Amino acid sequence: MTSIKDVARAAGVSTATVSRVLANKPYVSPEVRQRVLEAVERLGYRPNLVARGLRAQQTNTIGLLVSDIRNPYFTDVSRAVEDLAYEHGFTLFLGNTDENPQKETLYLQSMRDHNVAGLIFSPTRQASEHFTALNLTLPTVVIDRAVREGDVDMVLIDNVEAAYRLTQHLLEQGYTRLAGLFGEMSVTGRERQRGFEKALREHGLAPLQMRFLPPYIQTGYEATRALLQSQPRPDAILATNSLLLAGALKAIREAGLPLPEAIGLAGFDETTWTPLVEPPLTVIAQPTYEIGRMAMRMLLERLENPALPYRQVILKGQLILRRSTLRRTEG
Amino acid sequence: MTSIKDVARAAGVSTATVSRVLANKPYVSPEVRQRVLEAVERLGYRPNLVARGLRAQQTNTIGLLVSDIRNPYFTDVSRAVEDLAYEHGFTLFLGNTDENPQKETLYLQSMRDHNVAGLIFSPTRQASEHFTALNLTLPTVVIDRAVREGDVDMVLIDNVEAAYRLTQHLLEQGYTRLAGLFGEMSVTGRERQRGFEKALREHGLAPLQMRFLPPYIQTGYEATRALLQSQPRPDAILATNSLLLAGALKAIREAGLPLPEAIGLAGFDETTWTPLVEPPLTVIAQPTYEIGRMAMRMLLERLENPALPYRQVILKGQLILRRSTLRRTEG
DNA sequence: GCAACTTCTGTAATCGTTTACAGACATTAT
DNA sequence: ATAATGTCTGTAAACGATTACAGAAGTTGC
Repeated sequence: MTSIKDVARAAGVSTATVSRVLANKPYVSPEVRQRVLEAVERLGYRPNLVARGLRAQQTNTIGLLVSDIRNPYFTDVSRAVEDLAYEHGFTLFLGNTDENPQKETLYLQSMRDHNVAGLIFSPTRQASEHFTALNLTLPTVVIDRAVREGDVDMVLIDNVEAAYRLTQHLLEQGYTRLAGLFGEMSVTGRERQRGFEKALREHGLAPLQMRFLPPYIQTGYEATRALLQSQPRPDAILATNSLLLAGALKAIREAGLPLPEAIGLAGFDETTWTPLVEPPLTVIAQPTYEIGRMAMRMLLERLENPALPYRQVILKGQLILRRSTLRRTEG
Repeated sequence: MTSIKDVARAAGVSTATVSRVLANKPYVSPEVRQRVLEAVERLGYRPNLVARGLRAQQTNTIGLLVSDIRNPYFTDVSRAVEDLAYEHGFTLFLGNTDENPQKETLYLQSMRDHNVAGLIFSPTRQASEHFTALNLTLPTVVIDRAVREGDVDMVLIDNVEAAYRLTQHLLEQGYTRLAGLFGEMSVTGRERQRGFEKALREHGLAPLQMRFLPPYIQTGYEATRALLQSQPRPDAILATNSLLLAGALKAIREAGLPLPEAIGLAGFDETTWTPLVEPPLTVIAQPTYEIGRMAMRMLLERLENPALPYRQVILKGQLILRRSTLRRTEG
């Protein structure tokens, strides 16, 4: 590979001058600048970012750490993050934690070891409850899950409120025996549980069943199968992420129960398929792309200005009513 | 941050010795090794990977360059790649090209500038047709799209054959006025078109319509709407990726045409929703996770042994028959 | 007792950049 | 004429690791 030394030699100047030209620093004569640029062009020189990162003590990379990129929520968020990173000349390191605190720790270390400029991070429940213990010195924006302690920027939706609204809607439709499927290892699951219970309590009801599950279609499927066989059978199911929701739908279909008459189904996250299945599904749509962009924007701002006060941005989920829960009034 | 110098000082040895201990090199006395490890522990020392990367002239990172991570095909592939990378201590750089050759070029440069150890790469049509012009010196595994020229490892499915089988199936079901929706900017689209035409030709038929589209739901939707209004109207549609397929389904639903009687619909890529929509969709399922793992495995092998002969692995897609095309015999 | 070898450790160069510092020269102010 | 200032460029020291080389000390063989 050609290095800055080769360019310097070819242009008959020192490496310092080459560096100055490339960084667009002042105090370089037009003729020399011209000579250097020509040499760069001729040799096809490209600066080594590893060397630059070492000397400058900071890189143009940022880390994105999510639980599973296959969860449509994180797929969309990561795409938004990547877009903005690209626009600003940053490259993205990607890691999946699988809600596994140990894997999470390893990744956090790895990101630090690579000296990433900043981090966008969706912590496991354990990490979000003991956030300061992580000892993150990196500029970090937390997404999807609130952390209690610790100064850190966050982009979230109000999960309690969103789950409350969704549950409220089910109750208004006349469903009374509600079961909830929640993410097992994230605080998000807990918060949605709180909203669920709150709405029920206000109607003088209690949850019929609540299950805390790892976020896979299969687990949602199995849990729902079990629910449908239990007595008394729930007449509505709330699934708090798109994977559990898909599994629940599959189980209900297999059981041959007519939606929304015999059973109602509602969940979190708008995906390609929620409007296309039969019946279309009522969901809380999170503004995923907005969340990703906002997180990245906040990170960029903090990199610019580390003294900024910490900010917590709460975006609003949108309730999309569809046939899977509409047994009363509208078509 | 604490550096190797701090550790050396704390342990009363030279940096060379610390390095030797950490690299598990021979010729270090047990007592010294012990002292060093204690100092490492006590100071919480972690080697700086940027510095190591510079000195060693190679990093433990690999680049993954796909057209759009939101395409479920690439989501799954990337997850598989990441899993294996993680197991082997590699970190992943992620980039989306959006089938844009210019963005692609920038990313390829960026990956090289970061001195990634290797690359897993899904080239645009332009790039796959002039692969040698990219001048890739990195160990590279190409996925999803065959490249003609150039020595490079590849992991693919036989697209011509897969599209042929799918088309064949439609014809056997008695559909005769077939329209095809193909990806516009990838060779994959072209290959699937060839399989489509071949099957039709063998039945003495010609394609009714063929459209080449960017891979978005919206474009699939709009194209299908147009198709449904054209005369003569197609009686079956083949959509060669999951995004176009989703758009097509949406348009057919809106038009109120009964599937599979009035119109048949088949496509590529098994996703969460293809079995859940009404009616469930006939598709060619690509072994996405296998593709990702295989690609990463081949890359790791090449890193181990650069002299390996170049290999082209062709995996087989699986035809999954579902109601969206079954109007003849089965339920 | 001396050569030859093995074991252990440190010195210093190196990877490819950036940048503090200093020096050369030109211009302007006094 | 001298000082002060501004412009341009090069020398060399970093950044934090790895590693070639050399040298010290200990062991073995004759």
